[in-house]
Parts: sequence; C-alpha cells; structure tokens
Amino acid sequence: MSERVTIKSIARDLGISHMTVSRALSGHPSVLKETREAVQNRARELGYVKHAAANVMRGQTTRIVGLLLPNIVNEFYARFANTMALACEAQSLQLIIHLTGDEAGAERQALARLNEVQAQGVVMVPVPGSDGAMTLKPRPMSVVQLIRQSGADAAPTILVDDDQALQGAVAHLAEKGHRAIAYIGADSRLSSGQSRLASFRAGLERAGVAERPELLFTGTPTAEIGAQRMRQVLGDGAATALVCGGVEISNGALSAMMAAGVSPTGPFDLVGYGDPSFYAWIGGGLTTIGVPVERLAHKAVELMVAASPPPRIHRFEAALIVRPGSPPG
Amino acid sequence: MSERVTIKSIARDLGISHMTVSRALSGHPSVLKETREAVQNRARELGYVKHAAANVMRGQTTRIVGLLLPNIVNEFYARFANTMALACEAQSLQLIIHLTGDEAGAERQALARLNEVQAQGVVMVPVPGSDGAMTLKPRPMSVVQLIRQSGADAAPTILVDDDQALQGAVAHLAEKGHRAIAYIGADSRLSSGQSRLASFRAGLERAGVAERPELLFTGTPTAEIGAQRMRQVLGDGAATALVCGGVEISNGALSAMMAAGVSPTGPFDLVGYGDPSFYAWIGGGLTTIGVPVERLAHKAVELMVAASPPPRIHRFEAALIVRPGSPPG
DNA sequence: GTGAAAGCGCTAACAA
DNA sequence: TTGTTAGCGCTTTCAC
Repeated sequence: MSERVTIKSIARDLGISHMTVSRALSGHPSVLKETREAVQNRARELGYVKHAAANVMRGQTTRIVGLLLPNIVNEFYARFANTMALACEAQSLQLIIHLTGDEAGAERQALARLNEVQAQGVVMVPVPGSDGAMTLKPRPMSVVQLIRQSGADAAPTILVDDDQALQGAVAHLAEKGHRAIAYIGADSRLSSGQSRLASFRAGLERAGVAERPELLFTGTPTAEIGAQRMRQVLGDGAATALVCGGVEISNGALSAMMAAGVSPTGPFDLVGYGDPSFYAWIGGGLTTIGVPVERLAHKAVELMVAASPPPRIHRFEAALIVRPGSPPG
Repeated sequence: MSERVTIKSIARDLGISHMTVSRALSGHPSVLKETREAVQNRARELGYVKHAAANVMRGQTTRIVGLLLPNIVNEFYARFANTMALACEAQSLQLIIHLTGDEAGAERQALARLNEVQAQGVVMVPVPGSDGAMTLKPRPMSVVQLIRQSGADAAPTILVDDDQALQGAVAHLAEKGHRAIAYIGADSRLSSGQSRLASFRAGLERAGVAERPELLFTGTPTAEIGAQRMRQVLGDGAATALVCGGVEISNGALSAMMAAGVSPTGPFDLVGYGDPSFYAWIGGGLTTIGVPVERLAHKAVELMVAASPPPRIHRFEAALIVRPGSPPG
C-alpha cells in the first residue's frame, strides 16, 4: 500500500512547487517544456490520478448525473438506460443508477444521495403518488421527469403521446371482429394512467364498440398486477381481446397468458405496450404500441445538461405496430 | 438561487460555532439537547445537504462503486445490474454504470473515471483481450472480475461453470437424433471461449457424435457475430442443430433464426445460452443453458465490499434447462 | 517561469 | 458543552 500520489507528493519528489506540477499537468502554457515533460513522466510512473473531490470542493461541478428507474430488467427501461449511458459516456458524464421499485422512500433517498454527491442532474421516472423532485428544497440539480408527470413539479417532462396509438389499437381489434375488449392500465394516481384509460375509451367509442366497465382494470403499474388481472380476464372468459396500458403491465399480462398456455396472437388478441425485441417473435409476432425509447433518452440527456431548461412538456408519439400473429389455421 | 447551505452558514445563522453544528448534525453526544434540536430544525428548514466531497477529501471512503458491462440491454446483464443495484441500495452504496461495448478504450476510461471519484470498488466484465484492471497501477479500488478472466490479473473472479451444461446440451441434441451439431462461441482470446469450445467438443465425443470442424464458429462474443454465423449455418444447411456459447451470441443467433422464419424448436434445434424470461415463450419453449445470475450478483457485491478478498476464482454452476419446444406435428 | 497563500466543506484534536 | 485550529487536494490570485 503506497501513499496516495498527489501533486504535492510529485512536487516533493521532483523538488519543485506543487503549483508547477499542477500547471504542468493541466497543460498551462507558462511552464518550461522540460519541466512539464519531467512532471508528466513522473506522474505517469507514479500512477497519479486527479482527485475529483478536490475539484468539486472548489465549486467545480461534478460530471455525475443520476437515473432513477423502477427497475432495469424491463427491456423498455433497459434500453433507455443503455442509450442514456452511451450518451453520457459521450459527454464524459458518469451515470449513477438508482432503482426505486416505484417506492417513495427509495426515491427520496436516491435523490438525497445524488444531492450529496453534487450530481449535476437527474432523470427520473417519478414514483406513483410522490411529489417528485419537490422534496428537493435547494435544487442545484436539474431534474428531468420521464414518462410520468408528478405533482405540481415544475421540471421539464418527457411524455409519450400514445393517444392515437391506443385508439388505433382498439380500432385494430374492432376490425378483427372483437366486441369485448378488456384494458389493464395504471390507476388515476398517474397522469399517464388517466390519459391512457381515456384514450382507450375514446377508441372504443370511435370504433363503435360498447364499453364494458367490468373489463376495465387499473392498479399499480407492475408486472404482478398485469399478470393478476390477465388471469382474471382469462378466467371469467368475458373478453376476447385486451389492450395493455404500460410496459410493466404488458410484460406481466403476457407472462400470465403464456403460463396459461393461451396464445396472445391466437383467437384471444393481446395488444402489448412497448416493444422489446422478443415481442416480434411471440406466436408469429405480437401487435404492440411502440415507444421511441432511444429518442426519449437522447432528449432526456439533452434537457439535463441544458443550462436551465424551461419546465416544458416534451411529447414523443407512440405508434401501433401491427404484426401478423399466428397464421390463421 | 440561494447560497449553498453549509454548516458554517447555519452556524452564522444561529450565532454559534460551525463545530457545534457539525456535532449536532452527526449526533455527537456532548451537545445540549436544545442546541441540537435548534440546529437540526434550522438545517431542515434551510435544506442542508451534507457535502460528500468534503468527507472524501478527509480520507473518508466514498460509498460509490462501479459496474462495467458490455451493454445493459441483454437480459443477462440487465438482471445482473438489477440485482446488484438492489444489493448496493441495501448497503447504501451508489452504483455507477459504465458501458464498455467490449471496447478496450472505453474500459480504460471508465476505470480511470472511477478512480478519480475514489470509487470503493468495481465489478467488471473484462473486455476481450484487455489486460483488465492491471492498468490500474495504484489500486485503491477493489476489483471483481465477472464472467471472464482477464490477463494475469490477481483480482477475485466470478466464473460460470458451464462444462456439464454444455456437454448436457450436446447429449440432449444427440438423443433427439442430431448428428450434425454446430457451435457458435467466443474465440480463444477469452478464457471462457476456450473452455466452452472444449466442453462442446467433449460433449460431442462423449455422445459419440463426430466433430465437424466446419460447423465450429468462434468470434467476438456479440449478437452481430451470433446472427451472422447463424445465417451462415442456416444457409449452407449442413447442420441440423446448434449450441450457443454465450449470452450475446445466443440472442443474435435466435434473432437471425426468427428473421429467417426458422423455428428454433422445430426440426432445427437451437440450444441457447442464458435464460431471459422470453426464452420460455419462444416456439413452445427454448432449451437453454441457465445461469444463476442473481447469485453471481450477490457474490460480486459481497466480494467487492470485503476488506481484501483473496484473488480466488468463484464458480457457479450453469444448468441445462430442457423445454418441450413445439409439439411434434 | 515559478512559488506562496488562501480557501472550497468538513471533522479530529486540542483548548477553554 | 462549546469553540478554535488545522488540513485533506486542488486551483485561482497575486507576488517574485
């Protein structure tokens, strides 16, 4: 265990002032070329690494940003994180990922920790029912909200505009002859829960399909809820098709169908939400609502690094992806 | 934009010494209860957040750890990251994720950045052909290598013991009558590339199936290579089954099959590597080599936070997961 | 071209 | 119980 290598230790080693070392290492012009080279060589030999904390203390901004997600297993979030990580890498930002599990306490703590390390900004999927970043009294961090809009918060927000896609999903199912179409989505604590349900109903009306209140399910947007409601729907057999209103719910519903041995593209038609790669491979291709994840991620980074982004809402349009499904047989 | 709230500003505000504030906030016993409460209240009102960098400067260790992955879209890595993030959260560690894209430059830079922020440790999937953490001359970080063993590095390493599973995969295919079994895996730059190929060949020999050198493919362990080789295999039609030797290759090979409209569970049998949830749903269930991701992740965190873990190799056994596939018909 | 001093926020050690 | 001092690693400012 050798001592930590600092500019002072290098200076001592070379018998010069630590300031000369500092200047030499940061490429300051007024340093004798030979001095500079001597310093740089010695630094390399000794394995000097700049102490980021020291710079932070001097008021310099960190190159750290945060990302708060419910989880990172769902391919939607995984792809978002992947794109964002690459975008950060490109800007030499370091990305700290906190998983909230959609739990308010975890969210609060994650924000606190990011504040402590003086993170430059944070992109977050707000936990349902939380006040979001409002809990950050002194907000040195710039906050970008993703997917969901939380409370009265005045942070820029990136939303998915899925109204047309959801209505299209209903129209698509109606065209295929379905008249008993179920829906599983987030409940009204989430702005997206409200709007998606509204879009679904609008779709029913536009398609001339009667609304069946007993086939409308809302709850917390988790895979478990998705699976549970789907089992219910399959169990009582009243519905012949189903539309999902969220990426977690979609995966949950799908897994419940597969577990029950029911094809999601068979006579019972499922329309998923989000477009993980494997949806294309399930039973001849699952029809789903595609979300432009990569574009969301780039916009998120762009907003986060912006000096002081106005608290605007940025919408990205989702699109219905119709797939053939099982060949009729 | 108000001034930054520090213990000194609170002290000024209350007309006391900043040390008293420090003690009050950190729960030091010898502070008058009323003083402490006054300080804590004021701190809360003002929105004080501790400055992590200041503590780091004083030699305190950061609560930051790093994770280096090729990507985070592959469900294997995503699940690893998810589990590790939760484990870190539980130990109030912050997790910085760097994606290397299996590129040496990115790896080097990521390690450098983690060093700069004084990360406590790092879990990394070494880039093929790199010297791994050897480039870290002064290693204040504890390093844990994952999945692959890199160079002559003396860091603890977590490996998957897939010998039996791979041999089992070949035996399984042989039992189904296959005599022309192809293999796609990583090349010999990777220790795992070598050992998996060896296991595959041992499996052939044990099953009494002749080895066909022209059906053995190795390359960089990416989805692209997997897809490309798979197209080749399907194109020339010499093989009737294929075993994958890596999670990326497996996904790539699968996507190429699906794109070609060939069922991976049909007459041509694919054995995958890794067990993302959807493998169970593809064509009646894809037979694959299951890896205990969650256990790997927990071990990784355990080793990383350990004082000075011996550079041991920790092996976790993979298991062949046989699935029915399409019903014969 | 080089050096000395000061200060970022915090706490250990000593002083009162 | 409370206060003062010093120093962690670094760069900006001013002197030489």
